[in-house]
This record gives sequence, C-alpha cells and structure tokens, in this order.
Amino acid sequence: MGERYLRSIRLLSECMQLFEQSSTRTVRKLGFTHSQFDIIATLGNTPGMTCKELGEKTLITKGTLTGVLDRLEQKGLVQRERGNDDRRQLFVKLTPCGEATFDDVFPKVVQNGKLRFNTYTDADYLQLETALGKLKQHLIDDSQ
Amino acid sequence: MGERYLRSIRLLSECMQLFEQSSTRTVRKLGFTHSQFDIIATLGNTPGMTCKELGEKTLITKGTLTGVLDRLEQKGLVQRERGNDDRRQLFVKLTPCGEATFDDVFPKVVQNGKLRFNTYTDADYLQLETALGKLKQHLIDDSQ
DNA sequence: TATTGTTATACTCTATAACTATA
DNA sequence: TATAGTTATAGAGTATAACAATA
Repeated sequence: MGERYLRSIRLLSECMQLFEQSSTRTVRKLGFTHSQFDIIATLGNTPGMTCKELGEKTLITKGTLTGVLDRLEQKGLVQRERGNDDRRQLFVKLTPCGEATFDDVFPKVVQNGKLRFNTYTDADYLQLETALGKLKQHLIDDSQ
Repeated sequence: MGERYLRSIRLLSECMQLFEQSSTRTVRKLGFTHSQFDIIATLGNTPGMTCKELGEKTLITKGTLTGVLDRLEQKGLVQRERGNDDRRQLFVKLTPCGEATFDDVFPKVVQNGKLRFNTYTDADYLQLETALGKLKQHLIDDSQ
C-alpha cells in the first residue's frame, strides 16, 4: 500500500499547490488579502454568523479577527450587529455591496479566471466528482 | 454544461478549503509560518535554486523573500551561497538540518497527520489518480 | 466565574521603491 | 543599461495576554 498511497498524496499536494498559486494571484489582483477573501467566501451565501463562529471556520484568532473585520467594514463589505439574545455576541454579515463582491469575486478566484473544462466529457466529470466526493468525506471525517 | 461545471468547481473548492485548514493547523503547530513552510517544501528534494527562481515558485516578492530567508537561515534550515558563474546570484538550499526538517514535516502536513486511506481500494486509487492527473494538467496549462 | 469581543504589544509577511553589486 | 538581491518603509496579518461587558 505504501507506494501507491504516497503517489496519491503527492499528486493531491501538487494540485493543491497549483490551485493555490493561481487563486492567490487572483485574490491579490482583485485587491484583497488572503484573510479578507477567506472571510468574504465564508460569509457568502449565509445569513451571517458570530465572530466566534467566523474565527473557528477561518482559523483566525479573535484578536486578529477584530482588525481584519475593521478593514472590511471600512470598505463597506461587512457589518456587525450586537446580538439580541446574548448581548456579548456580534453578528457579522455581508452588506449588499459585500454580497455583490462575493458574487463577482468568488467564481473568478475559484475558477482562477482561467481554468476551463472545455475538454471534459461527462465521464470525466463523473470521475472527478466521484473521486473528490470520496476525498471530501475523508477530509471531513479527519477534521474532527 | 453550466450546472455540472459549477458542481465540480464547488466540490474542488470544498476539498481545497478542508485540506488547507488542516495543513494550516499542522504548519502552525510545528512552529512555521505559511511562507516558511512554502519555502521548505519548495526547496525539499531539489539541489537548491536562486532567490529569483524561489520567489517565482512561491509567489513571494524579492524584498519579502530576503526577510523570510533571513529567519530560516537564523534557524539553521537554509543556506545561501554566492554563485560562481554569475556573482549577482545567490543559490539557496536546505541545510542537512533543513533536509531533516523537510523529511519530518512535509508528510505530516500533506497527510494532515491524520488523513488515511485505509478504506481505499485499488479502483479508488486509480480513480483519484486519474481524476487528479487530468486536473493537474489543466492547472499547469492554465498557469502559463 | 466563564464567555464574547476589543485593545495593546511584538513579530512576521507583504508590496513597493531606492539602493548596491555585478553583468 | 539591465539584473540579482538587500535595505527601508508603511500597512496588514499573526498570536498572545490583559481588559470590558455580559452571562
């Protein structure tokens, strides 16, 4: 098993690195830092969440998060609202402008603005989805 | 085509995010920054390269690279040697200690210290490798 | 007392521009 | 003049610890 296992791991790592390089380039070109984009992507298509939850999902510690949110708020992309049931909590969500930015920017970054699947057949899609679906399940199980 | 295309993209993005979260956690636990690990991983299993080449591969600009290399040199993990043919160039490579660190740390990060393929059959491996191999080719072609 | 989020601090990463030395 | 790498600078991300407000 060892040999084959390492081959898959290396291939996975190479794809990740290539993908991250492209997405990093796109994110920077669009004027965002990695952390800022991570927050926009995490808040996109959600009703919002508390700072605590946002920090857990993005792996940004609370002290750091305050600063990153300050800058996003200054750009008019996110807003903070004090919670009603628990007055300690802040509820963070995208502003309409933030939503528009998400809709515009997210596909560009994920697609790298370039990655196309022109030559993909139905069978190719099926294979990719099946392989990634199984992998995703492993990654989720392992993240506990 | 649109629907299916988006489904693959989203799945890919989810795998990437899960993978990056785990690897970020591992890198930090091991006492490295993202950039430092990126450099160690890029230099690992190579005879070394110039600062220029290292900067192009890691997307770290030259001014930044100097500082990151300074700190890795201080930790005794990399060394810089003035080139013989072109005295302007610096040749950067891992020290023996850096190599040992790479051998120890790289698998832990890539495997997340946890990701196992216990339940993978030969067919699963083949499918993952085929799908990722095709994807890799697309990512390489698009990075030009 | 415990939890949520902010503030303060020190260090690292980041891009950019000016600089040194080689070519 | 052009290129490889350093230095200087200002802004952003990072973890940590101390703090205020709320529970």
